[in-house]
Amino acid sequence: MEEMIKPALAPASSEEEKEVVATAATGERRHEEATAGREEQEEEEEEEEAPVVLKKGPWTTAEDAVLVQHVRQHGEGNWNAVQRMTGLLRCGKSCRLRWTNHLRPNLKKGSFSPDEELLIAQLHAQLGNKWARMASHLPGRTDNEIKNYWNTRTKRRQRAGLPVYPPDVQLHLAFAKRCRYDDFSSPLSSPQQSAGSNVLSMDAADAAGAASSGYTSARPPPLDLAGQLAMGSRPVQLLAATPFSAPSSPWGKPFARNAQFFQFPHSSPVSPTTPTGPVQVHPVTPELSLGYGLHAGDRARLPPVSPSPGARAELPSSQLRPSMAPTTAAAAATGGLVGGALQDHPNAASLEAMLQELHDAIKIEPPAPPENRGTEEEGGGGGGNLRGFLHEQIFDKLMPIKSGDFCIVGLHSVLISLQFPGDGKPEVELKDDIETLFDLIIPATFPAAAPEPAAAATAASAAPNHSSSVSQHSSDDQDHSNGADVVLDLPILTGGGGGSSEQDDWSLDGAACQWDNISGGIC
DNA sequence: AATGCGCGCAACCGCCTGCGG
DNA sequence: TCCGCAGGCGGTTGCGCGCAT
Repeated sequence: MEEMIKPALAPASSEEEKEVVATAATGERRHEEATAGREEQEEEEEEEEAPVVLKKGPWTTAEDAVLVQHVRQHGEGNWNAVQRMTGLLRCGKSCRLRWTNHLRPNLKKGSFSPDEELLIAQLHAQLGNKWARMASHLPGRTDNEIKNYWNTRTKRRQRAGLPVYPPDVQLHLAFAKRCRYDDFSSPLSSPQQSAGSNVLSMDAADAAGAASSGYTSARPPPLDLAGQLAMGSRPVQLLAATPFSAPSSPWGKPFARNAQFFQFPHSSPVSPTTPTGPVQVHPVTPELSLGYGLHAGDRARLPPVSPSPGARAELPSSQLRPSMAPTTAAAAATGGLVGGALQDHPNAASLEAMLQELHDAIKIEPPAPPENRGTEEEGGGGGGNLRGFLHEQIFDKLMPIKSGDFCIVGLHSVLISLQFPGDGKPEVELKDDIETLFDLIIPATFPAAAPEPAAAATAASAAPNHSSSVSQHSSDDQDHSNGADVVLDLPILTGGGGGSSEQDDWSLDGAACQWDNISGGIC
């Protein structure tokens, strides 16, 4: 048997091709001819009894021609009949695969465009290894092509220690994973909310697929980025239109700007001390730097977003939750109070970049507890673990309330007010007026002139309510030795000259911070 | 020039699903 | 309801090519 197959695997000679063509040409006449005579009939019986050895391996041009001719005459489908009708020594599966992957018209050949690559990443983040569904969003591309591309690319990036997804896609994943839509039943997330907005709704197939994957009607649909790409009637606004995904900016680029204020792995060392106050910045140790501001203890309940090396790269769609469009969700979360404020805001596009920074901001380690502060090390919350506490407050508390809109969460996290009362456990004050938040955030985080960290600290102490850096100020009856009222802001967003060479990719140097130049943004 | 290695790609394999008898 | 078949899908394999040594 093996000997019978092996010759077929060899590249077909011209004689072989002739044979295939001849066989195909006479294939449909075979049955009639077989009844011509007794001897021929016996031969035919022997032929029927003998198992047909189907050919494997690469297709020849002659075989292709036979298959194309057959499809032209009979259309697609009924692939098992191809072998019977044409005499082509290929199984139906092989014929179907050959046709769909190589022979059918309108196939797009060549490497993927940057837009397609980004779309694949985003689709994979949404769908997991649903190659066929992904292919349906990429006209002219086959599932096999996408699968091959993704697997090789993933392998390469994992080997290089780079994240599989672009940062903004990672962000969508990280936040979407934390959305507990099951607890969220606001009618504001109905599909009608998306009508007329920038968000394109899912097509019916995806909607059905999403439903079967665990999405409910109350959940916001995934963004139909593919639809935008396929439409072509207007500029595609992809999430990664931010500088993160610029060709010159590899996806895995650390958020270098933070190195001015915080010490991160792979970033140039900076002073681990903050301008003032008990909230000091500690180096993020590798085991704590899980990539998304998670405490190590969160690993159990929050699966990693990026596949770890050696692990299967698949992110089953059932594990993912779609992200709500920030602008739409922002309005929805406030019951329409905001109206178009968010999406119409001139700086709305830069919120994506803000969120990148927020991730790292949450990585801040709390100061060493003077007494019992920080006694709870696991669980990502409760005690003095600032990062874990923030995580719990933001992701477990805010997200369900605010319909999982990470933009809102991001904004909240900016203005979370931490207090350390006498028992050393932080209390949190959350600002939930989105409209006010937005009005506060934009001017606060995009200053015309970016202060230096030290200067920012000074300014912060002068304006404690919504300072532009990490600051400390005491309350009237507070014991300073045990706690402090800390307003966490985003010093990373106050810009300022850095000097790190890594900033060159998407530097915010300069007073204008180039925010206006950031395109794309929020879907 | 020979060899090894990695990568991209095409094709196959096994499983699952839908459908009709 | 069961069974067989066809088609679809995702995972895996193997080949050919280019490049580095």
